[in-house]
Amino acid sequence: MARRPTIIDVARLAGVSKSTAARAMSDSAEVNDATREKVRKAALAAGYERNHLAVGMRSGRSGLFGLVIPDIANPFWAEVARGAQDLVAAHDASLLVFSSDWDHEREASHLRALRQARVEGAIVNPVSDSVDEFGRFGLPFVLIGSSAERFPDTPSIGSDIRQAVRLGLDHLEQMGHRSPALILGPKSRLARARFLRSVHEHCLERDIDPASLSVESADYTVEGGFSAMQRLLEQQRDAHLTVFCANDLMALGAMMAARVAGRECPRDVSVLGFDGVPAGAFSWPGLTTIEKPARELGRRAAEALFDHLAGRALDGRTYLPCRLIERGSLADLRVVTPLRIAGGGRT
Amino acid sequence: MARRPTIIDVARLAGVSKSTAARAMSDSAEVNDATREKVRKAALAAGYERNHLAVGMRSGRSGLFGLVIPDIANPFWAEVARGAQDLVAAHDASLLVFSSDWDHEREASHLRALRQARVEGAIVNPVSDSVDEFGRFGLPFVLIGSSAERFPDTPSIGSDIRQAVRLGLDHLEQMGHRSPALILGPKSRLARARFLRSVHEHCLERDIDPASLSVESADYTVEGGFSAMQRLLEQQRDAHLTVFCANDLMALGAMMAARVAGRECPRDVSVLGFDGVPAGAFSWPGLTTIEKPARELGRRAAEALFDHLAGRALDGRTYLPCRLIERGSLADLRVVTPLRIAGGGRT
DNA sequence: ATGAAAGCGCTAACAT
DNA sequence: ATGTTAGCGCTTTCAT
Repeated sequence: MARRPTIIDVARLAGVSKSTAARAMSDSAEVNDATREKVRKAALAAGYERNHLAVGMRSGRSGLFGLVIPDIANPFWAEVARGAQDLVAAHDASLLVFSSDWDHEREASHLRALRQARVEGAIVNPVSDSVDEFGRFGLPFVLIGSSAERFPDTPSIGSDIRQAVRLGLDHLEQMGHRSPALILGPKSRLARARFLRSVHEHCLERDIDPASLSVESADYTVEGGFSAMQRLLEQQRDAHLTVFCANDLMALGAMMAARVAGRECPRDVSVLGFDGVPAGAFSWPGLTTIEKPARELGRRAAEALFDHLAGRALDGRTYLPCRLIERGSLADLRVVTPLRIAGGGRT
Repeated sequence: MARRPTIIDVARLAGVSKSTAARAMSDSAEVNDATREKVRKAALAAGYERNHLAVGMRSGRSGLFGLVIPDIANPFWAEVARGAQDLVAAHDASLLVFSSDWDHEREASHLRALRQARVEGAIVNPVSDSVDEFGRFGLPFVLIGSSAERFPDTPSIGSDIRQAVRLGLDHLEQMGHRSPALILGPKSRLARARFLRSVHEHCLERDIDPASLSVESADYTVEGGFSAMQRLLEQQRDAHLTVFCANDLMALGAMMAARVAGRECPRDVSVLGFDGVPAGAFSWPGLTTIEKPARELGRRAAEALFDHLAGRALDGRTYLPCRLIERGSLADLRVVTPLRIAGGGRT
């Protein structure tokens, strides 16, 4: 196969110097319109395509960006990746995607790979607790997700958990559910603390003792939600059990546990999710949930990165609002007894 | 911030020449063990990390690979991406991921980006019908998915649709369903023809007239499956309606349509899916389906690419087997009347 | 086994 | 507006 044509071939073909040809190809420079046309034509004829490696080497701009997320196969993160990808592609750049699997070492190794590829910047959902790790990263980066709150000095994008929790609790209250049980993530995750704090705020404003809420912990998986729900069903006091889950997967697991226990949703139990994964639309009943703007999160993170690189001001941490998706997993308890939770069911 | 250390800094620190230092860092070369250690230590002390742009430029090996799929936000393709990613990362390389959205132009533009980034090779699920497009691609590549069959001369990986369809039809037969209705993809897709051909083969072996099967077309979406199912329900002849869908999303849509029409699954209708998307596990009843080995598909495609690059022989087109996942969307009609389809229900 | 020197393809001064 | 020259950081002959 013939050697790839270089800028020199193009220059020769167009009858100009190497630099003129280069200038014509990177349109920004000051070149005569006629010359530019001539060069463009020659480039097309030769089948020339700029070598980004060489460009990056000389100019320091590789046209490469990095994305490190826990798992691209997780629908939420896939959406985030898609958002970032779209914006990066719009800037004629490319995105290197890595999955860390919530693993410290893997994360570190991916960050190293990004540095070696000389990416211009990266978007990272950090696994690490250590600020040092990122201090040493040595590249412009934007954090994404709740754990980014550990790094207050770094630009970051996340969903507004406080607003989301209040949205959920307000809706629950409107439907007549006063003090839902909670299925939360592991104690180690910062997102859990954020979630719980917002619940407490909400309760205190309404003179509900936060300590009266049943709280179960799980690991954000369907199985975890399933067993957490089993525990809640065992210790259940009220006739109708309402559960607010910290993510959709656990909520789906909780619904399955209820069904296995012979309880019907939403007649006997109500479940509210958090995330907005597609699967929630196919469960029966459909999962009412609070949707995080995943794709927008990715978009905005990429945007923030480009802003940062362009030297534009950054507004530190940005929180994106979530929205409620009503499907059918919540009972309407209003008509029965507005304040007291009694035997549920509609009408 | 201080300038990034180069191989020259390391060489100076180790008291050797540039080339010796480079050799020590790219371990393959013949260097004295003691020298290598010395250089390694110096590199660590200096915080040196190889510049892959420079390496790629000089050696022609960029350490970059490309993946072009329809949509990373689609769970199936996300799994494929994950598989490819894992294998590429295991080779100390990085993966550039692009979503084409089944759009010709976008695909072309992404391929151009890959060429400019000087990827060593790419994995592509082609949108294009034209072989030319890829002939001009000018890079080693591996195709993935059914439409790859348009390119018989190119190494490609796909799931074994023939085996999958037979697996499904055999299982259906065992459960007492003799001639299922079909909800297929658009007529333009090669996968549809593949699917249909396998169904015909199966029918002919059993003296069933393929023309007697009801066939509906949809666009692989939930909404498409929903309306296709509505059409089937209208024209329904037998007491129990069995549908084999060409993908899970349409199957999920079909189940919803049945529910809306007041038909219970699996008592009144049976639905068999194809893909193995996570959402199928959460529907009620759970969707019985044929799972494609998505992650393995990605892995194997990447493997094939590396084999190709290493000059190892390629076995042309590879078909990966699918497996049946039994959940609860299929009625057991055996006990009622093994041959004749009558009013369904279990036991 | 190591060093010296050339050069990958491009851009960024510096000339003109 | 265009040409000339140097050099980004590395690998790779070719010496030694």
